[in-house]
Amino acid sequence: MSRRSGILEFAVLGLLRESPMHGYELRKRLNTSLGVFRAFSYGTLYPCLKALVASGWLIEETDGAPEGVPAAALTGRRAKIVYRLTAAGKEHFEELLAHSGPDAWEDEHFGVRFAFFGQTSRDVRMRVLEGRRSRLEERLERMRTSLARSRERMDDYTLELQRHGMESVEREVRWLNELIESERAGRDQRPTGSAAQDKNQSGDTGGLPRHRGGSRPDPSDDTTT
Amino acid sequence: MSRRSGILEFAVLGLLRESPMHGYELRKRLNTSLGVFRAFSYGTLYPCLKALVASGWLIEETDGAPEGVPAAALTGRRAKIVYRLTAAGKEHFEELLAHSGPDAWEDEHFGVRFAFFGQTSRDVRMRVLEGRRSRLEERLERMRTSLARSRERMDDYTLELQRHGMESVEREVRWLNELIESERAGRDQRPTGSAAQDKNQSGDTGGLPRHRGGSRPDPSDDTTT
DNA sequence: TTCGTCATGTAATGGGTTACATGATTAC
DNA sequence: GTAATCATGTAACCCATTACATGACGAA
Repeated sequence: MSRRSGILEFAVLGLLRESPMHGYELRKRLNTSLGVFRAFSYGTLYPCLKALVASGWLIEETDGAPEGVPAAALTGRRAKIVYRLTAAGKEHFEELLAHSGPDAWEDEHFGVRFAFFGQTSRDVRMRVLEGRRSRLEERLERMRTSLARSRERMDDYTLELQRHGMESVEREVRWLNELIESERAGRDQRPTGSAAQDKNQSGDTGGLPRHRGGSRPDPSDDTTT
Repeated sequence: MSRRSGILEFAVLGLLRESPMHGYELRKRLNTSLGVFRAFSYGTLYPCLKALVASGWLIEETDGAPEGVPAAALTGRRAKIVYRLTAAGKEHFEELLAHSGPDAWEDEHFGVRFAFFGQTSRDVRMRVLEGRRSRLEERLERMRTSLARSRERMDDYTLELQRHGMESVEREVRWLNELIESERAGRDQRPTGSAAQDKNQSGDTGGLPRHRGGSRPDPSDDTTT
């Protein structure tokens, strides 16, 4: 029993804060909204949902049935379960959002956490952003010394790989700097276009450049496949 | 039995091509030379080594003992095993390097493969680089359409996350373009400084800028801890 | 009536980590 | 003599995927 996954749990609670959903739809949202960095399959999701129910953070409702009716009540035909966040679940999510976990955890799951920044305070956002930045800077330092130590022994391709890796991390740090700056500047709730070095900057006093290069969205399905 | 890991197997063979090593040293090399992208623990490495021996791609030698003496021969005290690549192993490595695997595999392990580019032909390098580029471009396309479809439903932070993710992939594509260009230009064996937009470019006719910002390397240990 | 997609689940497998157990060798 | 680091290994997890099994429902 219990298939806790940490970040999946977190993301599920976060998505259900907006509105109740089927597991199926939940997975779709998971793989579009957050899916650039992370993807989940049913084999992970469904067991996780059961575990969250067992913890009292979610309740199951049969699709369309009034609240409180257990999923098993619909005998004969297959269950269609809508998951809804409980008050305890909401509380738990907010704790996770604010307290967060050990360094490694925060590091690995930064992307997903960031996606839920809209649901927390500026203080928390600052703490998370600065935490990540300082960890990336440490890592950069380690990479630098390690590279200096073993430079001679490496061939050009290995070296180029290291260089490129470091450059990527450096760029990530710069991105964080911009985000932190924009939080500090007080344009609350919105990471500004300053992060986007784009032709497309017109007013830039709060708000991202919209619809750069994309066609109008159409309301069809969401499967990234 | 058999704990095959694919990429670890590949990397081990590649490192042992240079010279025989202890498992312990192998792991260190694994986590410095290739370690920006990948790290391995003993729990993975040692079983993998045993499997490679079973396949006939490596042989074990007791430290210092003449070739052919099995590790078990040193009774009483603990085995110290040096792994050496066999002819069959060398052959197998070269096959892996050239043929490569399915798309997903190539994608996930590109970094490690790249680190061994020095040991293969320009043809193979080009194929791998172009393969990765086209897969990244497909991914970019998917991200673009998916973003266009669900833009309205996302808050600013999620949006910024997507934008940043896409930008990173775009940058990766540009890097690949530069590498491909430099391969094509024929400066064989060396990815050129053109990939590094750095103040530090002096001669740039083949070769990376050396020792930028690092102190002299000292020959101490390698543990990144 | 059949195809796509909605919808829920499980079993087998994969690929890895952490923590531990054990002991030799080196440097101080 | 004692601390660090070299060196090998294993057992107990963890987190996830793939492939499969099952079935409802709407549209062509």
